[in-house]
Amino acid sequence: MAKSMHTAAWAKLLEQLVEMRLTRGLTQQDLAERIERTQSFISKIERGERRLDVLEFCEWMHALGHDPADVISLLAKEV
Amino acid sequence: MAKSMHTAAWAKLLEQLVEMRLTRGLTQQDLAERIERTQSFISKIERGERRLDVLEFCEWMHALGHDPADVISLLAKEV
DNA sequence: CGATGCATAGTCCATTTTCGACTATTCGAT
DNA sequence: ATCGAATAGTCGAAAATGGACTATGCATCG
Repeated sequence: MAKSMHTAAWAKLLEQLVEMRLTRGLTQQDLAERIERTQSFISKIERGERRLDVLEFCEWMHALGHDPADVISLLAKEV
Repeated sequence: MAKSMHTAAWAKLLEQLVEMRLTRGLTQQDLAERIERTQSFISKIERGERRLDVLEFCEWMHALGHDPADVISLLAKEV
């Protein structure tokens, strides 16, 4: 697990990921299909068992109809 | 290596990382100290041998005096 | 209640990645 | 040619990864 995980910032980020998905009314399976991964993968990311690299994050945001930059600045404010 | 690496988007990102560091007049060693990593680590990231997760990316940008969100939206335009 | 169905969590494990200490290379300056 | 700074690259042990598969949770229905 990366050094940067298990921090307050990550926790916030993960919370956001889940919330955004739910807001869109998507299941992990739905999202998985959109970004061409497995439900297992989504679950692991959302629970912080795996990490997201920058570009995966951007893909993820696009799949949820969000602008990655907006999300980043949003998170930055809270941390 | 991650699926998402070795793509045009990553190449752009990495180019940016290097350019930003040089613009600031920093060596890999300097940056390494700022983010508490080794020079080896910086080198590997910049050459795409390792990937950067979202939060590491943010730290990196802060160490270079940039707003992560700005950089993301900048990159998004080009890809 | 028991059964069925969906959403998510969690296991397993072969494979890939990661990290940093250390070494090699590159290159400009003298 | 030598020195020195900056970066690239090697190595190997340790950790992370991914996806197939299984388990659990939790409604809802007959």
